[in-house]
Amino acid sequence: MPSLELSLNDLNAPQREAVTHSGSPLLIIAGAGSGKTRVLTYRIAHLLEQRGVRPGEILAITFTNKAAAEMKQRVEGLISSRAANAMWVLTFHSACVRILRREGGRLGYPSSFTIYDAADSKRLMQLVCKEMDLDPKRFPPKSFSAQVSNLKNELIDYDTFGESAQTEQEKKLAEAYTLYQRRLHEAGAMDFDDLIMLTVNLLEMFPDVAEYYRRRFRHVLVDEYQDTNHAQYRLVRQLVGIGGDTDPAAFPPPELCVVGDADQSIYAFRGATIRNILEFERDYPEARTILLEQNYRSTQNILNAANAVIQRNPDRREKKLWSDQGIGPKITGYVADNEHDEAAFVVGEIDKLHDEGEFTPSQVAVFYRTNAQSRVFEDVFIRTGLPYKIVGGVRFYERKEIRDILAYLRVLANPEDTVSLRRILNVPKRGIGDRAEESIELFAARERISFAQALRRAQDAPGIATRSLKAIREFTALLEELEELAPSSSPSEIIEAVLHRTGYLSELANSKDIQDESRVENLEEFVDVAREFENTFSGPLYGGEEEEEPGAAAGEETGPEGAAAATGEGAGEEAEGEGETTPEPTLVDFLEQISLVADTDQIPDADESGGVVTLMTLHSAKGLEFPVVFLTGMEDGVFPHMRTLGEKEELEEERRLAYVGITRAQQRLYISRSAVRSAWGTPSYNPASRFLDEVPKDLVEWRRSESAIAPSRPKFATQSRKPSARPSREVPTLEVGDKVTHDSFGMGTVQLVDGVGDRTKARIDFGADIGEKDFLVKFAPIEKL
DNA sequence: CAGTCTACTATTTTT
DNA sequence: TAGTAGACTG
Repeated sequence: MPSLELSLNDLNAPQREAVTHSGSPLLIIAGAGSGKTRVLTYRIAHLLEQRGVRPGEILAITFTNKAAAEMKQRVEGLISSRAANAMWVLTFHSACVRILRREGGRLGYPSSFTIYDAADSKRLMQLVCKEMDLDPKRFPPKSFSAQVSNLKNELIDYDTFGESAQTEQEKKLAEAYTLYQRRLHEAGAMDFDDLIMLTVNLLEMFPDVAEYYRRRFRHVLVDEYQDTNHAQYRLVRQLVGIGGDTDPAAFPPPELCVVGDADQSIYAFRGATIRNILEFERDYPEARTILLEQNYRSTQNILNAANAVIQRNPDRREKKLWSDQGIGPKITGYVADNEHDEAAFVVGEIDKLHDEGEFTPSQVAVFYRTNAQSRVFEDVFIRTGLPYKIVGGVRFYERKEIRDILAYLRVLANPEDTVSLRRILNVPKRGIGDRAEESIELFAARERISFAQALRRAQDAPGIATRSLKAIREFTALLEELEELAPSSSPSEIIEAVLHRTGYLSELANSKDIQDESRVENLEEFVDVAREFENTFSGPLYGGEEEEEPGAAAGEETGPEGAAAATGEGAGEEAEGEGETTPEPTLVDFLEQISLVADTDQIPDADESGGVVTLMTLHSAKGLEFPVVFLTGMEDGVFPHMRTLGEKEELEEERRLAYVGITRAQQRLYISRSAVRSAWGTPSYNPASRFLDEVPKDLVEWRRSESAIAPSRPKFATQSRKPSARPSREVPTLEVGDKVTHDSFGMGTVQLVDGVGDRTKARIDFGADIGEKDFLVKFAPIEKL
C-alpha cells in the first residue's frame, strides 16, 4: 500500500484539513484551480487507508462522466484498482439508474426501462399536445416540455401542480404533464429528470430502500455541488438520511462531503440553485466549511482579472484567489473591425506563439459564448491550415441516422417504447403515412391498448387503407424477425441486422444526396462504437459489483427486498459482476451507455505532438485548463448575451461565466471583441462588453484598442448599403411608458426596454385583447407618438 | 403517400 | 444565414 502519510505532504494546510476531516458534514469551497479533484481523490484514499472504510461504502457523485472517470482513475493511482472498482463513482444520473434498475419495480417500471433524452421527451410532449388538440401557437409543446422539466427539477408532481393551477395556461400544462407522465409510464420509459425525481420519490416512499442505501454508503461525496438542482439536493439529503422520513436514530448517518464554488455556477438556466451551496451550513448545522483559495493554475495577473470581475457580483462569499506562480505577462486585448478580422488575429497569434517556440497549438483554446460563433473561426482556421477541433456542436448521437437506428434498438429492447416505435414506423419509407399512423393511434386510444399492441391488431383499426395494412404487416413481421435474433446477438450484430434487413442502408446507398454518404460513414462508425463497447465491457452500469466482502459488513446488510435479503444480500447473484464470469453486454447495457454517456469525441489529448487548437463554448470549458486562452466576442449583446441584459440574476450568471473563462488560462490570456458582427445575415454593431470594463486597466495591454470603422461607441447601424427588406426609417428611441402605434396591433404602451444598439428590444402592451408582445425595435413597424 | 416549398425562429445544455 | 417543421401539391 502506498503511504498516504507521505503524500499528505503534497497538500497545503486547508487541503490537508479537507482530506482528513471527519465526524460531520463537510463543505469544501474550492476556488478555480485550487486542487479540488486532488482533494477529493486524496480524501477517498484517506478514508480507505486510514479510516478503515471499505470501497463498497463509498459513493462519489459527479455531474459528468468525464469527471467520474477522472476521479476513478486518480483514485486508482493511489490505491489498488480492484478496490476502486467496488466504489460507486458515478454521475447523478447513472447512480439513479443503478438504483432504479433494482428498485424501479416498486414504482411500476420494468427494470429494462428506456431512458428518453431531451429530444425524445420533446417528441412525446408533441404527441401529447396533439392528442389534447392544443393550438401549438398558444400552447407550444416545446415550452411545455421545458416547463415540465423545471417542475420535475423542483420535485413538483402533476397532481400538486394541477391543484394550484390558476390560469388556462397552467391548467393545460397540468393536463399535459399528467398525460405526458402517463404515456412515459406506459412506454416503460423515464426522461432525464425522472431519473432523479423518481429516485427521490422511491427513497421517500420506501423507507426500507432508503435505509438500505444509507447503511451501505457510509460516505457520500458530491462534486460541483453548486450545480445541483432542488431534486438533486433532496436526493443527497435522502442518501445521508437527514430531512428524510425515516428514523435517523437507528444508526449514525452517512458522512457527507460536498465540493463546489458558487462563483462557477453557470447552469442556473437548467435549474441549478446556488442556494444549495450558500445554505449548506444551515441545511447541515454541524457542518464544517473549508475554503481553498490558493490557485495552482494561473498567473497572478490572470487571477487579479478574474477576482476583479467576479467581485461585481453582489451577495457572494468573499474569496480571493492567489497564486505563487508569479505575476506573469499582461493580458492582451484586441479590438477587431469584424468577426473575420477577430478570427484572423487569433490565428495570427497562435502562429506567432508556435513559431517562437512558446506554445504548441494543443496548448491553446478559443472560447466563445455561443456555438454559432465557431463558424468564422472554422473558416479562418481551414483557410490558414491551422489544425483545430471543435468541442460540442452537433453531437454524434444526435445525428438523424444514428437516432433512427437507435430507435430500432430501443424498440427491440422495449417494444412498448412508443416514441421510438413511431419514429421508425415509416423509416425507411415503407408506405405507412400520417393517415395510417393516425388511425392506429385512434384505435389504440379507443381500445385502451398501447400503440404497439394496436399496430399488431391493425386489421381491426377502423378506416385503415388496405395498402397501409399490408405495409404495417410487413413492418411488424420485420420487427418480429429482428426480435427473434436479438436475444442471441451482440449489440453490434443487432445494429448490422437492422441496417441491412430494414433496407435503411440500401436507401442511403441509392441516394444521390452527398450528405447521405457521410451518413453511411457515421453508421459504420456506430457499428464500431458498439464493437468497442463489447470489447471494453466490464459489467453492467447497474447492479453489478456490490459488496466485495459481504461478511465483513458492519452490521448485517438488510436488503431492501425484505425476505430475499435475509438470505444474504451481496453474496448472491449480484456479486458476479467482477472476476470469474465475464458478463455478456446486453442491448440494454449498450443503450444505457449511449443515453447516459455523452460524446466519445471530446477534448483532444493535450500531449499529442503539436496537436490541435481546441474551440469551444464557455460552458464546455468549465473544469478544463489551457496554457493559452482566447476569450472572444467580448461584446455587450454577445457576451453578456443579449437575452440576459434585462435580468439581474442572469447577468450575474454571465459574469460567473466570464470568471470561469478567465480562470481557465494558465499563462497567457487574450481578450478580444469585434466592432461589427453579422448575426443572422444582418450586421450589428456592438459596444464593448461590460466585463471588459470590469478588468482593471493596468492588467491589459491593448494591441489594438479601437476599431477603424467605428471610432467611438456607435449608436445605431449606419444602415447597410444594400436596401434591406424594410425601407429605411427612423428607429425610435423608446423608454418605458412611451405610447406607440404598431402597424397591425395599433396603440400600445412600452413596458420594458432591453438590449443594445440594433438589438434593442421592447415589450409593448396593446391592451387586453392582444396583450404584451416583444419586438426588436429596429425591425418592428412601430412609431412613437 | 411522398416530395417540395414556405414560413418561422434563432443562448448556454454536464445527463 | 441556415436549419427545421408544417402546409401544399402532384
